Parts: sequence; structure tokens; C-alpha cells
Amino acid sequence: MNKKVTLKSIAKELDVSISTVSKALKDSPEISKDTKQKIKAFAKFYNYKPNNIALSLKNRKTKTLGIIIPEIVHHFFTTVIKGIEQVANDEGYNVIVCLSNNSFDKEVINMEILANGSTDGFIMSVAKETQQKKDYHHLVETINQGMPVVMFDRMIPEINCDKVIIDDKKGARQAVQFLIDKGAKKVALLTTVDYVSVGKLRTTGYLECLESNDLPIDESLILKIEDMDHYAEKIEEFLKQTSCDSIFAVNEHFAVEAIRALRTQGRSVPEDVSVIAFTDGELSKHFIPSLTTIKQKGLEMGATAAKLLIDKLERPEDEKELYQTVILETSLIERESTK
Amino acid sequence: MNKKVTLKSIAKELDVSISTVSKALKDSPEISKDTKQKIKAFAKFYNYKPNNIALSLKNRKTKTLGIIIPEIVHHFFTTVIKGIEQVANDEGYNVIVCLSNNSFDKEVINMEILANGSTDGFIMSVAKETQQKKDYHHLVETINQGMPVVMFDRMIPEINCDKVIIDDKKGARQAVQFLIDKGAKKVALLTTVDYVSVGKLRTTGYLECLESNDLPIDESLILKIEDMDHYAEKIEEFLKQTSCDSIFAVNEHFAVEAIRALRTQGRSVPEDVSVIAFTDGELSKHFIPSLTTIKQKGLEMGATAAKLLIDKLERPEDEKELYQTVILETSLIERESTK
DNA sequence: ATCCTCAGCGAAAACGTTTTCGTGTTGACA
DNA sequence: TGTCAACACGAAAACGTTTTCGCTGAGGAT
Repeated sequence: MNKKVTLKSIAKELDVSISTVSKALKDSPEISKDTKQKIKAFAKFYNYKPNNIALSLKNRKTKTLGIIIPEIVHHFFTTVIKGIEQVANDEGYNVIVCLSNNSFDKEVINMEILANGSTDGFIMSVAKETQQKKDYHHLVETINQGMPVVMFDRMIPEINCDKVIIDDKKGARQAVQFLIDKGAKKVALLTTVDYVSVGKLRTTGYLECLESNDLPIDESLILKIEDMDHYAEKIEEFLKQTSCDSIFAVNEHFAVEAIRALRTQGRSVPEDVSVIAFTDGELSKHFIPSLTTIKQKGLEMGATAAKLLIDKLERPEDEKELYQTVILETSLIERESTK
Repeated sequence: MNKKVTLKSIAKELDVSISTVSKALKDSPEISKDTKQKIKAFAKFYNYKPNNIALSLKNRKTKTLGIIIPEIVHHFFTTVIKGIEQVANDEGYNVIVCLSNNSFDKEVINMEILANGSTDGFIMSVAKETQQKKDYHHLVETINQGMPVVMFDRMIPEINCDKVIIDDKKGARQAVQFLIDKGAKKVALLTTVDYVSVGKLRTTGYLECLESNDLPIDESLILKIEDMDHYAEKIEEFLKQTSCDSIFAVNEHFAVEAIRALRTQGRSVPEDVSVIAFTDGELSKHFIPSLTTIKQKGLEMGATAAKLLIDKLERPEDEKELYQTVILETSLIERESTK
């Protein structure tokens, strides 16, 4: 087991000082050609690589970005991570991923751990519980310590930082308008409870769109789902009691379960009921019928967030105070679930 | 913007030495009660947290695990990550994720970067290209430097390290036997090219099972897919030219595309053709018909890998040389795609 | 009055870098 | 021969910890 080679060990072996080794490896003009050659050859032979930790300590930057997300077994978040990873890697940054599991406490702990030197900044989507509790002290504190934070998707308007979001309201309007344009009169909504920011925004978009088309808002056409463990049953029950000609779901799981429920009730998609969903997931593409969706663009979101963060990190101190919110365009992808 | 508080700054402020502060915060008996109280109060008030980087440098351990996987937008890998994260967190470790995108070069670079102090060990599934090239120098070198490596899923038998795998061959046999028991005579196989280790193993299992049931091996019933970009077309074409009564697919995407292709050809699943797949994915559960699968147990795999790695990290030097390979049981989950 | 003990604290090294500044040697030039 | 610049290198500080060891002064024992 070859122990790690350091500047010190090279210096000792070649009988020069540590500084000489360091300078030689950086091709400093201070060092003579002969010495440089000797040191470089030795270093190469023993495969010397500078220790990142020591560098981090010295430079006071780690070249790593902290990602905190509620959940990783989720297609949207993985595409975001991929987007982040790509630009981070190109810029020489690494990525450390922490999961909050939608728990406020875990989010706080993760942030505190990473904030103490492990990362240069954060990219995060806040936990459901955090949005519910409205306790943002951990965010405020890390930002106050000079750690840049970029929020994406589930963000908090009151917090002053860079943000990357999609126009959820507009996307929802787009979806519902699409259904209406195809002749829908009774559009059902499958959404989440209101404290989930994106759920609320999409609900609002739905309502706005009905209104601007002079369609009545029928509460019995709206299902707000809290418990992600039993949503299938909820949806099935809901669809038994309501008659609609189309469905707008805020995510693909709701949409898929709706289609399944409809099918067991003898109604087929898209012939009897059109279904459209908010998502960027795998299911939509492969499901039969494949789903018409409002695309969330996770990759772009991640890439944009990473760019914003790195930009802030590599900018001089004085220019750091201006925060921007990037709003990504949504796009409607028509597939088989609507007619 | 409150600058970070350090031992030094506390020491200066309270007019004691750095060592006194350090000891006081660790409740050392060397320090008097009064001093301790004073220092602790001050530290708490200014929210002192030790700098992880400095600790890492001092202790020569980072308390973070490096994960290198080919791809993150993939349900199996995300469940593995989740499994790793859970036990890592419980043991006070963080997790840094790097993607190889199935590129040998990126795998090497990522490993080299992380190996220089950023992580204490690795959990990885090797890139397709690495399996193809059979160039394992980066693995050998990091292991030789005393960095523990745990491989999962796509592993390399020649490398001496801990491994967590599922019994792919047995799982495949289980799947094919299930089909045969249900009366299948012509079982088609949708698999990958042979240099992908798990693909090859599952193919072998398929062949073995046919043999032990005295069924002929018909090469025209076997499709080996190389290019993951155009597999749908390949499968469709394949199914047009072959008549089979059942299909064994090595992943859920192949299975789903097969079902779609069958349907356009007027054959329905499971009535005309039974389909079974290797996977743990979302698609299988939600697809209509839902898929009968051999479960991969990503969560367990990740958790086991993390346990193995942490175990090795926290064990004294002399006990580190024994490597184990944990083989996870597969289980068959019967759903709607087989009859 | 002298010695010893021990409580309570500080100095310094160490982890592996980078970088500033200082220093000794050489050769050229007056 | 003496002066000075240039060259080549080393010493040391710094990043923020932990930890070993040494020091000081007070108090008790003799």
C-alpha cells in the first residue's frame, strides 16, 4: 500500500525545501531548469497530486456545490442534478448531494454541516415541511454568512437569493387552455394541498384560465391530495363521483392513476376523457397512451441554477448583492392522451 | 455579512489562547469551570461551528463517501443512492455524487479528483466503457493507496474489493422458469451486448434455464441491443420477424417498448404474449398492464454497500484485507403482464 | 523558609498547501 | 579588489483545528 506522496515527502527525497518543490511544480521562474526537471520527473513518476483538502483550507474555497433536495427517487430532481453536474463539472466544481426527505430538521442539519467549509454555495429545493412551517432561519443565516444560495422549483419568495423557476401559473393556464380549445367544458383538476408552492400556483393557473374563458368554477371538479401514500384510491373515488370531459393533473403520477381509474370505469383516454399533466417524466413518454404534458425542463433548470451559483462565486465581493430570478419557459408536448 | 467565527477569533475576543478555547469547548478537565462557561456561552452566542475542512486536514478523514455511477436519470441508481444516503447519514457521513456518463475518461478523472483528499472511500458502478476497455488502472491505484472501494451492480470480478451484487443469473433463470411453468414454449430474450456484465449474466441465466428445461436455444429469439438511442425501432423490427409466446427483457424499457410494439401488431399482453422484466422501476408499477418483474432491490443494495464501506473505514488497519461479496436475493413480483 | 504538587493555562507542532520575503552565492563591472 | 545585481533557493506564515508538553503560580507539607 503506497502511502500518499506529498510536497514534503518529495522535498525530503530530493533534498530540497518544500517551497522549491511547490514552485517547481508550478513552473515558477524562480527555480532553475535543472531542478524543475528533476522535481517534475520525480513527481510524475510517483504520481503526485495536490491534496484537495489542504488546498481548500488554504484558498478558503472548496470548489464543490451543495445540493439539497427533498427526494432523489424522482425523475424531475434527477434531471436537475444532471443539469447541475454538467455545468459544475465543466467549471471544475464537484457536487455533494443531500436529501431532506421533505423533513425540515434534516434540511437544517444538512445545511449546517455543509455550510461549515464543505461547500462554497447551495442549490436547493426546499422541503415541503419547511414551506409549511415557514421557518427559514437556516436559509437566512447561511446567506448572511456570505454563502450564495440558489433556489429552484420549490422556492421561498421572501428569501433574498437567486432563483430558477418555471412559470407554473402560466404553464397551468397553457394546459387548461389547450383542453378548452379542444372543446372541453368540464375540466377536472388533480392537485396537491396549497402549502406546496408549485401545487398552489398550478391550481391558481387553472382557476384563472377557467375564469378568463368564462367557465364556471366547480369545486366538485377539484381534488387536492395531501397524502402521497394513498393518492390512487383518492383519485379513483373522486373520479367515480364526478363527471368530467378532461383532466389536468399537476404531476404524472396523478395523471396515470386517473387513466387507470377511468379505464376500470369503462371510460377510455383520450376518446372519452382527455388528460394532460405537468411533468418531464419517463412515464409520460412510455405510458400507453403516452401523455400530453407541460414540460418542466429539469436539465435546463439545473444548468441555469449551477451557472447562477458559479457566477456568483467567481464574482468579486462587491458585485454580489444583486439577485435574479430566472423564469424558464414551459412548453406543451402533445402526445396521445388528448384529442 | 457576519464573517465566520473561528477558534482564533474567540480566543482573541476573550483574551485567552486558542488551545484554551478548543479545550473548553470539548469540556476538557484542564480548564476551569469559569473559563469553560465563559467560552461556551460566547461560542454558542456567536454560533461557532468547527470548520470541516480544517478537521479533515487534521484527522486525515473527510467523513464523506464518493459515489460514482454511470447515470443518475435512472430509477435503479437513484434508489441505490437513496439507500447509501440513509445509512451514510446515520453514521455521520456525507455523500458526494459524480457521474461518469458511461465514459471511461470521466470515470478516471472523477476518481482521481475525489481520491485526493475529498473522500474516504468509493461506492461505484463502473462505466460501460470501462467494462469494454478492461482498463482498470484507476481502480487498482486508488485501492493500492488504501482507499476502500465497494462496487455494486456493474462490477469487475478481477478487482479485489468489496462487492454488492444481485444474482443476475439466478434471477434470469427464475424469470424464464416462471414463463416456462406458465406454459411458454418460445421465450424471446431482449438483452444488451455482452460486455455489459449484468446483461451477459442475465443472458447466461436465460440460456441455462432453457437448457435445463430441455428447450431448444433459438438464436432468432434473441435480440442483443447495443445502442440505447434506437432500441425501440430495433425491438419493433425484431418482434415483427419473430413469433414468440413470451418475452424476457433485461430491463423495463425494453419490456415496455416490446409491449407497445406487440400492441401495434395486434397482439395483446398478457393474453397473446407474456412479458417479464428485470427491474425495480416506476414504469413497471404504473404501466398498463403493470409488469411482472424480477426486483433489483436498489435500496438494499445501496444500504449494504454503504455499510460495507463504512465498516471498512472504521476498522483498524490490520483487519482491512478481507473482501466480501454480498449477493442480494432477487424476488419475483407477479403483476399483470404475465398470465 | 524550602520543596513539591497540581490546577490552569499557553506554546508549538502537525495536517498539506501557497506565497512572501529573506539570504547566500555567483558573476560582472568599475 | 570591492560592489552590486541577478539567480536560486529556503524559512516561515497562513488557512483552522487538535493535542502534547511545558510553564507558572498558589497552596500544602516539611
